[in-house]
Formats: sequence, C-alpha cells, structure tokens
Amino acid sequence: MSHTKNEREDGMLSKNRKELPLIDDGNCGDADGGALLKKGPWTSAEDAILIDYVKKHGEGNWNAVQKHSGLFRCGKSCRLRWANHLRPNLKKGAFTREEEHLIIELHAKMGNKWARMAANLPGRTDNEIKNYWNTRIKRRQRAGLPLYPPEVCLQALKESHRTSAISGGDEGTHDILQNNTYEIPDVIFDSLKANQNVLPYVPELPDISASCMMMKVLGSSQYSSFIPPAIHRQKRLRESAAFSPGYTAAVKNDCPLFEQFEDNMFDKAAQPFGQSFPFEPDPLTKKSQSFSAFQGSHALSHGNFSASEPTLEAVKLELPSLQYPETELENWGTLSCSSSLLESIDAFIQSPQTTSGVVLDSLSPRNSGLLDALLHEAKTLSSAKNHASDKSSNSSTPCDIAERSNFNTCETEWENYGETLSPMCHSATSFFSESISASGSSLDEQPPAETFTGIL
DNA sequence: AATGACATCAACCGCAGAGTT
DNA sequence: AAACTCTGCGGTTGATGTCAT
Repeated sequence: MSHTKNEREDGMLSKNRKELPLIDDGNCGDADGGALLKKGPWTSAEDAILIDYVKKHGEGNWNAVQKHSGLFRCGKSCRLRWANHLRPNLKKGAFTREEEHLIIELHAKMGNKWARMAANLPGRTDNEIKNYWNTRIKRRQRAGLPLYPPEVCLQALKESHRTSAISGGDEGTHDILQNNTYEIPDVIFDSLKANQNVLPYVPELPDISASCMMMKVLGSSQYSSFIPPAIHRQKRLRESAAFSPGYTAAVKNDCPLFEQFEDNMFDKAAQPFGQSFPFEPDPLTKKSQSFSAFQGSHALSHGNFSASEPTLEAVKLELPSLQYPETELENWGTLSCSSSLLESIDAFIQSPQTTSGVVLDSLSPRNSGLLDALLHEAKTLSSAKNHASDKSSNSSTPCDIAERSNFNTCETEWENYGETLSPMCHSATSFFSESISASGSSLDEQPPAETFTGIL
C-alpha cells in the first residue's frame, strides 16, 4: 500500500505538497541543528535509506538518522515511518473479522489506548487501529448504532456489580483512581489471546474490565477532582475537552431540556454537595464545566467520538449503545438480556441509594464504566431531589431492582423529574426510544427490529 | 463525464513520561 | 533538583481513493 503510494509519489511530484515539499522549520519538535527537514509523504528512496539505516544501526536513536544517513527527516518522522510502514512483520491489508472483534473488545477495555491495543494485534500498528476505530465511529454514528455490542456492555455491568460487591464500597474505585494507568490484568489479555483463534466471536467474553470505561469517565472534568494530582492537569483538561464540543452541541440540539438543566440544575444540585460537588464553580466556565458532568457520564464519550467529529446524533444515538445489537458482528451473542438491562438502568435510576450514601457515591463513580457511570449520574441527580425517599435497599443490585421495578413508573417519574432538570430524563428509556427511530441504512448496520420490541 | 460526499490512510503536532546529563 | 533529550502516544489533519448521484 504504502509502497504503491510511494511509487506514485516518486513518479509524480505534482500537487502543491510535492511540488513544494514542505520543509520543516528545522525542529520537528526536536533539535536538529537547524537543518531543513522534509515533511509529507515518504518516497521509496527515503524508505530505502531508512531501512538501510535501521539495518545497520538498529532501531532507536531516531534523531541520529538524519545525521548519519543524510535523510532530511526528523527523528519522529523516521520512527513513525519505520513503525507504521517499514518494520518487518507488519501485517498489511484490511483487518480480519477476528481482529475487528478483538479491537472492539480491547477498546471496551482500554479506551483509546491504541498502542496497547496494537500490542495485542501482532503486525498491526496503533495508527491502523486508531484509523479503523475512527472510521468505525463515523460509520456507526451515521447509522445510529452503538459502538459496543450489548454483550460488552452487559459484561461491564456484571463486572461493576462484582467489583462493587468485592470492594464493598468505593475502595476499589479509589484504587483505580490512584492507578491511573488502569492496567488490564495480564490474565485478561491471555484470555483474549486464547480466544483469538476461536473467533468469530463467542458470547462468553473474557472478563470485561469496566474500569477502563470508568477511566474514560474520569477523564472528564466531572471527575477531575477525584483524579490524583499525579495526572497532569493539562492532560486532564485535554482529555476532558476531547469530547466536549460535539457533545455539548449534540445535547443542546437534541435535548433542549438541557438548556434549562444547564442553567438551573447545577446550582440546585450543587447545593447539597457543597464544595464537594465535582465541578469547578468558575462562573466564567460554568457552562461547559457543568455540562462536562454529563459528558463524563457518558462512558462512551471519551474515546468514542473524535473531538473533530462533533455530531448531533452522537449523544442520542450512542448513549443507549448497550441496547443495540452489533448487527455488523452478528455473533455478539444474544440480546435477550438487553431489555432487562435497560430496565435495570431505569429501575436503578429510580431507586437512588440512601441519602447518607449520596455524597460519597456521587464522589465515587464505581468502576463499572458505561452503565454505572450512567447510573451514577442519574443517582446523583436524583438524590438532589430525592432526599426524603429511601425506598430501596442499598444492597440491591440493578438486576435485583429490575426484577421488581415498574418500568412505566420509572419513566414517568423521570419525565417529571427531568422536565426541568436533566438530559438524563431522556436517558435510559427516552434515549433508547429516540435511538430506535434512527435506523441504519446500510445492510450491516441496520438494527434488527426484534431487538427493540423486546426493549420497549 | 462531472461532481460531491464519504472513506481511508499517512503523516504531523503537541504533549507527557522516562532517562540522561 | 533542574534542564535537556529521546521516545512514544493520542488527536488531528490533509491527500487521495471510491462511490453515488
């Protein structure tokens, strides 16, 4: 591929980029003694030089390449070219189905950790995976489909329950918070690797570590106050900002109620939390920061949407992702769980924990990611209003609650509650409803109707 | 055939962490 | 301890290809 392109480039130095090859100002982010460095596509001649250099000197010390080889490329560029195109054992061509499955699994676990994902896909580069995922995002956004198959989401929910049960509270969360690298246990990857050869996908997913999803949530400013100082503030801001523009636009357009919520709710909601409310009370930035709470609540937010690709349908179509089948990957297991899962969400929303636990809970989103983040948000908001009601047992899991929940009641109450408060009134139920109306057009992305009848 | 929208890919940029001086 | 360098990562952009109209 790259070769073909290079050959073409060699033959036709036509368009501006080739006629006037971009010359770096000399630093390429690095010191290089002031030499003019070329940018833009690599030619096969340059490739040959680089390959030759690496053969002689080995990888690394990329900044020395230019000095020793006469290649007018900065070290970064050389490293990238080598890593993505020239190094041996690179697998070219489209991803196989197995690889696609694996990428989805890995992304559910890790988020946008392309390099680490690449480590689990021999011969593939982080750039390839990243491109694949971004393409997938666009494709599925357009089709109104979730990024993650329900199985992955369900596993996340299960994981969250298990983690909660084991940690008996927020300790586990704190552990994870402090371990901001959110390492995935090797055993999980071992499991993944073991499954690599038995794909197409088996519903019996390896343990989905929801912590990664949570960390995506934590990347948002909502939880920035919980992230230990070890995480660079700039990075936190960057991460939280990554999704914000599109999301903000999306909700403002798709969920007009949020305008009211935005203006009124956070003042109200913040009161019970005092200074602990996890937003910076900067009046100048209040809007965006406040909104980040919801941005953060969407566990799929960070990493699933490119900040450069804000789409209006993103939120309403992506939020209920766990309700959609991955028709593209039809083996993602049964969806029978989805409706109960859905009910669980609404039921759990409807059954906030005791007031005494509210503050603590609000400060400690459990490490289940997607679903718990959603639930956590809902609970937090619900608690702001629902001081008196302590209807349900704290020990109830969403699943337990779901079994005895009244779906309609949930929805009604949320409608009432959310009328002036929250985009989450569109959450769970409403978002799902909206999403259903947006059906994909392409064959592999068309959501099967039967799935939705089970939900609604 | 022309055109525009979308998809794909390669490459760059800025940042952060680790290592070194 | 501070400054510097190298390396790697993730986000983003731009060029090109492909497809539909």
